[in-house]
Amino acid sequence: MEFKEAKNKFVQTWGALGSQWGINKTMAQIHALLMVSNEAVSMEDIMEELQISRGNASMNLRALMDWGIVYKEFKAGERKEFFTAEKDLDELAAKISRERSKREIKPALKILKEVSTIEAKDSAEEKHFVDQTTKLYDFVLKADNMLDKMTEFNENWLGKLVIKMMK
Amino acid sequence: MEFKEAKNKFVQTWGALGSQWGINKTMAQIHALLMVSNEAVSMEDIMEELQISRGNASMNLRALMDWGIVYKEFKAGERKEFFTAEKDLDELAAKISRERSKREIKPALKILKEVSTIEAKDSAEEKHFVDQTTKLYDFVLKADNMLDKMTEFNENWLGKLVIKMMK
DNA sequence: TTAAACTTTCAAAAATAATTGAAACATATT
DNA sequence: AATATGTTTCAATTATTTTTGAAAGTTTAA
Repeated sequence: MEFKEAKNKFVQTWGALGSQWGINKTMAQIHALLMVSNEAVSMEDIMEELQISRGNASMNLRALMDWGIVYKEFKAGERKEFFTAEKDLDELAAKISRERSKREIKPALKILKEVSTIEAKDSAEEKHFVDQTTKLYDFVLKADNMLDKMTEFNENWLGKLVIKMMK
Repeated sequence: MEFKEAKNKFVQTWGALGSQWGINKTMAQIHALLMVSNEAVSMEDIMEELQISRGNASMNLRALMDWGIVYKEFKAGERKEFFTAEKDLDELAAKISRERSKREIKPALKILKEVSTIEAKDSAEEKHFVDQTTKLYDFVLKADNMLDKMTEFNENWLGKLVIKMMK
């Protein structure tokens, strides 16, 4: 397999994977493209490589920057903007998990809390509902915290190691 | 908030959360409904509660059973089929993560392996591509294995505890 | 074997999500 | 101030995904 083919295959695969996890295909493709580019890429080039419109590129680049995983870059003497992706994978994972937690998990937890704290009266049906949603709340909270801890750990272990070695 | 309202809110929320993670809304809603039901529910009742067609109910129930998180149940003296959801949350998480790994992560890993093993020639661009996709392969593999270990641990810790106590 | 009760399938329709493209907006250059 | 270069926005279009509903299929019972 030659380079161009491999690159294309990677971009397509990353796009498909994104779709399956609720991220729009183009957004994932742009991200893929930037991840494997050794230098910043202009909007023109992104449009060209992925065969997408200016509007599409613009909106998805904005979204990626909102997620904090793509950055704008300015080149000396150039008017136009260039884009790079976060290439450190621990950092990437940390940012994605933080955003998804903030945007999706936390709001869901809030609702779970609400519905699990109705007064159960006496029917077995209602008791089961309260019991199950309470368990779910605890479980999701636990999982969410665990992700947090893991990313925290990943972000710090090198720093910690350095400090340790300096002692 | 009264029971019916809480139940509806929970089903809607779970459905929305599913959508955001690439699971179709109805599938997530059916699952939600079954999770908080203290007894097996018939297709009729699911259709009624979620206001969906028979075909929709049938297809999504099949999908949920394929994921291994919903079971068919037969009641003595009844012709029709009833459905229940896996209610143990550790087990639920284990099954979901196993399926997503099998269906999505493993195939993606295969492609990552392929594209990361092209011969890099000498251009910096190609070298970066190979380097980055190799890192990504390692990272995804590590994450996938970690999930495996975690679910394995969760499934066994009680068993292990019991064995430990018996010694 | 026929009918009744129930489920599955799948082409067509509907709903939802993504994409385009051109006008409006910004900013730098002459 | 006018023009050139580049970006954003968003209503309209297009593509994708989901849902419907009716016909075909299956199983049980009379």
